Amino acid sequence: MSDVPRYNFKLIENKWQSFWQKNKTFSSKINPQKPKFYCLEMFPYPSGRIHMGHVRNYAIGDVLSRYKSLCGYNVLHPMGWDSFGMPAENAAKQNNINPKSWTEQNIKNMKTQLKQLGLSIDWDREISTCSSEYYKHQQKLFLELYDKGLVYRKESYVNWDPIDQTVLANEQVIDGKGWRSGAIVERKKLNQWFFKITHFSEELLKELEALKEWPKKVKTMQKNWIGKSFGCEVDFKIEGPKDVKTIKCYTTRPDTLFGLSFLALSIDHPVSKYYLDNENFIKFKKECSKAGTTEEAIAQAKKIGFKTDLTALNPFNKNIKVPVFFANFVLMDYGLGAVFGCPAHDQRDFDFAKKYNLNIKTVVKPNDADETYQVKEEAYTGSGVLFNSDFLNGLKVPEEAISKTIDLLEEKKLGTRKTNYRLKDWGVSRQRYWGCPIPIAYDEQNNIVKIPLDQLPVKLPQNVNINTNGNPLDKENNWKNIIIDGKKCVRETDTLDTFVDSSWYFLRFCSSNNEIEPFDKKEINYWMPVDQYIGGVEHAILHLLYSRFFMRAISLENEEIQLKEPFKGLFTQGMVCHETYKDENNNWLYPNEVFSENGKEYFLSKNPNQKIKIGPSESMSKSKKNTIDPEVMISQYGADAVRFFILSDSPPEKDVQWSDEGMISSFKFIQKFWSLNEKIIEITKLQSFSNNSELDIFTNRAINKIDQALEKFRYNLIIATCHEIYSFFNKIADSKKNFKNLRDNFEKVLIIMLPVMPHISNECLDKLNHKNTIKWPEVSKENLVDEKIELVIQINGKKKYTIQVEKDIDEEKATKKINQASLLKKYDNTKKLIRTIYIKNRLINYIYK
RNA sequence: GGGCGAAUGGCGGAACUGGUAGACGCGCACGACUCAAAAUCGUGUUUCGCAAGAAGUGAGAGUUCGAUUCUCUCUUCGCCCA
Repeated sequence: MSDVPRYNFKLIENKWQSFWQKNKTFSSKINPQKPKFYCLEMFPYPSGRIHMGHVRNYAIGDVLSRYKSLCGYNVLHPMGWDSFGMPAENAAKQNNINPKSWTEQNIKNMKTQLKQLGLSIDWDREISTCSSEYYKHQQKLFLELYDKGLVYRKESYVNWDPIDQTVLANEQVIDGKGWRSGAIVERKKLNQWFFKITHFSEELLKELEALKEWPKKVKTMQKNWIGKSFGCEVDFKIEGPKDVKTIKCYTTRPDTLFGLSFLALSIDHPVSKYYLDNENFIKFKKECSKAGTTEEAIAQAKKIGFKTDLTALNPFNKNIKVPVFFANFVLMDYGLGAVFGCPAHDQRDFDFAKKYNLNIKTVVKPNDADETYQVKEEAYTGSGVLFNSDFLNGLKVPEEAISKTIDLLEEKKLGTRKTNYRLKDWGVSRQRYWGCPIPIAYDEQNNIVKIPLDQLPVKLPQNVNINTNGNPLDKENNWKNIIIDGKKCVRETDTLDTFVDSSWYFLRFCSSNNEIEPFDKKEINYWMPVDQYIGGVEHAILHLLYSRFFMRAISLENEEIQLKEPFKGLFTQGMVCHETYKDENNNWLYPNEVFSENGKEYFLSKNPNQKIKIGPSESMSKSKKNTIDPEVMISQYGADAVRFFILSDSPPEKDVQWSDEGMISSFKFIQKFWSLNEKIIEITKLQSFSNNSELDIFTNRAINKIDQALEKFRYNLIIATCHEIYSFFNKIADSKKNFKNLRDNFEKVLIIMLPVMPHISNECLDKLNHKNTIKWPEVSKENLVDEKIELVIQINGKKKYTIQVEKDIDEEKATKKINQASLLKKYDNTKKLIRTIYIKNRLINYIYK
């Protein structure tokens, strides 16, 4: 072994990376002669350094791209940068630098790192969402959607930090407090821009079904998010001193109407206008605003109410009269902003009724309970039978009761059947600097004015003062004040949610260098949809739903583009995990700050006497310092070894555990494989022997295994097969015989290993003087199964013996063989044979009694 | 609380539409090379048992000639939604 030079991965990987770059190996063009394959991994946020999650994501995508390309597909495999967003703004504030230069520097660093991984990316198509070359098209799309009526402005709540005087994103609200100031977050109303995603609620739900290559889990999550519910609107007659005759409520449980105990309205309900001069109501409204805007915050907030002087009549029985409240748990956005309370069968209503001493009437009893059943400690929400409900008594809850009640309500003209969606319109306004400017202005009467197309892009002003409270754009008077058509106007100073940037980038990749149009229709119609989209499951809901919305919005009233689903196949990969370490003061420690001799006890490297606390393995995160730097690993072991390892241990959809031993073993594999290649080269120079059929059989089966693994995304099985390939060919090499078919078979296995370890595979092929174009070898169906089969002999379903038989022999012949070997004597003597089951090429099962 | 999913050696994980459980890797043990160590190579490695053999895929039941695979109940864990 020692006489073989070690594999110099630095040299070789560099060589091939430059070769690919120089030859534009991965540049892609429309080619109608070839089937196309669009492979896309979710583009990264340019934080400055790639992390192991990126390595895994891009390794998976690269293996697939290279495989498809070797199979003869015209592959599109682009990369870009999701480069707007808060981290740049925060970094700028902290280090007093420009977000733009911070972002650009990060992109430069990360691009270098990605290139070191040897990815088969068409870098000519690179895009960056913070570049005006990108966002000018986005502004155009915004106006296009505005013209289609899919964009509108309305007042809506935001999280307001009263100390920093700034709007907070949901993730900046921690335990109801501002992440920076610690102030208790309030709700505040602002005029904001919305995308009318609800226009497509039904489509987005229904057409999930057609996405055959999406994980079921993701489809379920989207389904729940859209949240279609069947219910009805019920009219309640109102009595009282105000000019209110009826209030409409939306409910999914009209069957519990006889358990009615109050009506609850959102503080924004139209009826609230009668109470705006009521001091107590104003106070109450203020109290309600002391909470965040997330559903979770609202669900967890204490339920409070304001009792009005109105009374509602039960539509089924005018003699039942109940109070009307304003309550903080009712949202104007959902349904009608008014609900009826049935405390016995809804926990939230129950809590509210207890607090305000309201009547609790039980109207549903479990199937096994009798008429005396009564709700006491908590609401009963299970199935059962209606009682205490007059003419509804005896109906089965839920199915029968709900639909029968709605029928009755419709019949008596007291309500209407109605489908409702939980999905709300997408608020895209962000009160921040580092985002795409909204191409809108307002004239002196505050009318909306579109920025004319010839004045696009609306560029972000440079050199603004970032260190202010609120949105820096608000203070840029030179930028803000403009003249449109001779009229004085003021620009919109909000910028777009970064989810907008990523909702159409996959379209931009199809023609990223087109300066005039966001995308070239011809290119889109060739490349789209994305055949395989790969990314983290954390984007299962929002990003994917928004992209599906955008595709529909663009296709709406568009003759040239008619595409609804942007992603034909979706794959969600698992996370990369590592143990966590803490010192005696509970400070997190990086893995390279600790060491262990036995793998069980860990000590501090700086101070070997100090023992380390080991925490559970969790997904790698900066805050817990359980990270491994990919760049360090690549420089230590090489890109092929890192790719090999990150794919080896777990199936791609599951979490993978980082292991130093595994990494080293992958490195050793690459080294071993190199020596094997050297050996094979020497052997092929020897005088040749006749064909070795074992070689053909083994190689064919290896190709078959890797094909199967690739089709089913079981990339860990590719790695297992690589190990098998090595040990098989290493044995052949040790025999020092140059079989005539050795070179051909070895070249084939080099090709099937190429997607995982492209540098060494290419180099080995080169050194073997492989002259033909590299093409994926085909599997022959012929020798996938051995000529000789190990037939299993079972007694009463348990394996007892195996015998060798020829492939495909029938039961009679097999039985004859078994009798010859007299294996059954022992059983024949004591028991009676009652049945045999013969499964060809597998087993024979004798049933004795 | 609801929905979805998972559970296989010391560890990560294999097992086609129900048909030889534990592929492949890590770790460990032994051996070779070496003055020695590292590296490398070889052999072994589910458990109990000297062996023949028996048990065995979270627990319990069921369907079946046969169950890691299908059905039901339970336990634990993970993710999503409240």
